[in-house]
Amino acid sequence: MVREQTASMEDYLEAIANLREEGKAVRVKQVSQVLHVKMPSVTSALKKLSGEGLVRHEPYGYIELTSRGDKAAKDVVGRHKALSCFFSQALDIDPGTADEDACKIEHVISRLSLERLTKFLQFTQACPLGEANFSKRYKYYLEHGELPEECLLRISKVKKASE
Amino acid sequence: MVREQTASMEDYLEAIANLREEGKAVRVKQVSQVLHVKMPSVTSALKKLSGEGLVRHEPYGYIELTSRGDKAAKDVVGRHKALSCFFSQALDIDPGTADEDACKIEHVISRLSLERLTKFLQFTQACPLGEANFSKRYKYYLEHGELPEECLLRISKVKKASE
DNA sequence: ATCTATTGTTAGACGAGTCTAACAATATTC
DNA sequence: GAATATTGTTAGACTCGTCTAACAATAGAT
Repeated sequence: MVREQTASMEDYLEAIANLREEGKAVRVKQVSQVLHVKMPSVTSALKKLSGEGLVRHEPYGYIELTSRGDKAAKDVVGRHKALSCFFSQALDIDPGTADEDACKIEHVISRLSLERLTKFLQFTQACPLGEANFSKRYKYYLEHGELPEECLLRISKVKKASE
Repeated sequence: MVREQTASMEDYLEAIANLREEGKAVRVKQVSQVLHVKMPSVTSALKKLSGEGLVRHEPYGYIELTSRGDKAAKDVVGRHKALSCFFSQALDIDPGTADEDACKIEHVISRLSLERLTKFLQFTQACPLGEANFSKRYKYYLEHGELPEECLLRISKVKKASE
């Protein structure tokens, strides 16, 4: 799937999908609040997205995604979640920052890198060695700025264990 | 340090610094080629950056960074390198894609996330357990889509070793 | 030294996305 | 159900960064 929307338009699609998901009324006002833009910007974006068949919106009415719009939105949301997860879980970054960064990076990262980030996270969570030890060691390193003792002490034992 | 330049202007600073670094003549033409823009775009950007005291450029002459410009450029270049390293080394992504992604993400990532990414990389490289085993296991997982046997087999032994 | 090729600049158009101001429709309240 | 508040739209200005076209300066070649 080629990226065919600008960062801004992706933001609008994402915001609409998220409001929808949360069961909130999807209206110009809400979208404008979520994205921190003024209402005319939303109207204008909706006009554009309607023209491309991604959004349905009759004047003064609710906002809906078409099936194509929904697909595009899900794609963005998926990227966002993957990134946000990676930052907060793998790198131990606070959810706020993780989310902010995901918001920006989701528009520019390549499919490949995103996939690898995701796999990386899956791996650390699935692999007991990673889960139990790697993350813990990494966090020790973060806090103390140097390797945990076990990292050096255990190397010989682990090597034996794998023989 | 607050991010005070747009993505575009950061790209210009970075390109100038890189050309400089490579010992190439830093001229409008070179910059335009590196950034895949036309020459008038470069002239216009230089005008802006000169106005802000980041660049020195007399018409038809060579382009130089002021000390402030150099500082700003080094900052961007540093972000770029950190990201590119992370993608290629930690996630095993080809250098081309790693570089492309770094080019985009460098403009939007937070200081915190960048620092964590860097620390993460340092950690995997410094920690023999990470270096010797983690990366290898991760790459196995990438190729085969499932955990390497040792990941499951070794867990009991490693647990004993850490006691 | 002149002629030509290359490089660089200026001027101005354009697209994307935002904003403000003014107006219009819908909702709310009394 | 009229007055008011809220929400939404239109029109048009503005910024940013790009482009093309036309012109100007410098460099290179004969």
